[in-house]
Amino acid sequence: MSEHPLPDAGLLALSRDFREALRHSIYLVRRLDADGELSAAQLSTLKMLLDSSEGSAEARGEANGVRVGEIARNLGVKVPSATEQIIKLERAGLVRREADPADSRAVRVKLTAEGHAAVESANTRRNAVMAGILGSLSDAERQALAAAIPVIGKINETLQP
Amino acid sequence: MSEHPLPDAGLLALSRDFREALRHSIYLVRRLDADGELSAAQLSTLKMLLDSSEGSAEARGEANGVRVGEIARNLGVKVPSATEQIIKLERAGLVRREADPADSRAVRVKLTAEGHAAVESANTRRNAVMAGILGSLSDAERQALAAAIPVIGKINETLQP
DNA sequence: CCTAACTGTTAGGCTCCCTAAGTATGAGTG
DNA sequence: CACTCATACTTAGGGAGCCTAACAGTTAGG
Repeated sequence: MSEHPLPDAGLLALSRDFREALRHSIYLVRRLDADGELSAAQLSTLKMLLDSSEGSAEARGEANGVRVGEIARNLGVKVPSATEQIIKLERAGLVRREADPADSRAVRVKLTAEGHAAVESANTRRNAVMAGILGSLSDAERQALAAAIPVIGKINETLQP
Repeated sequence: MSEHPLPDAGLLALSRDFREALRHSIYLVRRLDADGELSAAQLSTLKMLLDSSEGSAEARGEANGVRVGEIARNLGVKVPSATEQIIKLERAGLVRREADPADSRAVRVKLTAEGHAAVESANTRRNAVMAGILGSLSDAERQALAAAIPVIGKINETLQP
């Protein structure tokens, strides 16, 4: 009990409230995704591939693909879990697996055209639902939310080993 | 595409960023819970029972318990899912199920002393982990987070039918 | 070489959630 | 009072997602 610097009451209260908010948000995200044909986990995977292809590939005209281990790390899951999702996405025609020319152990996962379209459309739909919710907030509330998002992002990065 | 009031670009961007933050936060919550003996779903259930017993029961000296349907609604899951969790918790000795004297169809779920202790301890431990993370933020960042928490709470309530 | 390290996949198992169907009780109506 | 309908929960069966352990192939270092 005394190994930590003993956080003060305010910090603990903030921790409690933030945890509570996140706990409920999990159910919110579930509902947001409930309608679409892409599950949350699969959308996350596709989104990650999309983001990575935007960074480097478009400049060079050809996507490299992302390695399975990298996907797993980015998603915060173990490699077998990533493999499972990738196989499902491959069966659905949304991604393609190719051998890495430089390292035959590695696998390069790439979005197909269908995958690209699917992630864009799913994102658009979910964003619209969320926008509907956020639209009912006051300007001040939206501003408070916007100010906190980078902080939440920073917190999330903390647990990324 | 034109059935909604067509939210402006800022609102859509906020929606996107917030969704992204929540998506990652799910993994954060998972890790926060990874160590303890109580799963996130079970802790949520116990927490709900704890909260409800604090409100009314302590004043009257005796807890009423919470009905299964109410637990399900509060947790955002279907009734059978709540039943499942409750049965597990009962087997673990953390809750007790009793017939409602006024309505024999209904079941009243109550925390046992062990359940009370378990939820308190699990919460304390997770809060400490979270406090460790939040402690590394700047004052301004913590303030931004604190300001947004009630807003997130409000958003979560939106999807509570 | 030949062993050690690394990248993925497979196998098996767990939790959590859902829908559909079943049981039992309560409430309204002729 | 009986009949019907609604309500409250449980049971049964199944799917998604994650995990660990064990395996196979590839690469790299001694």
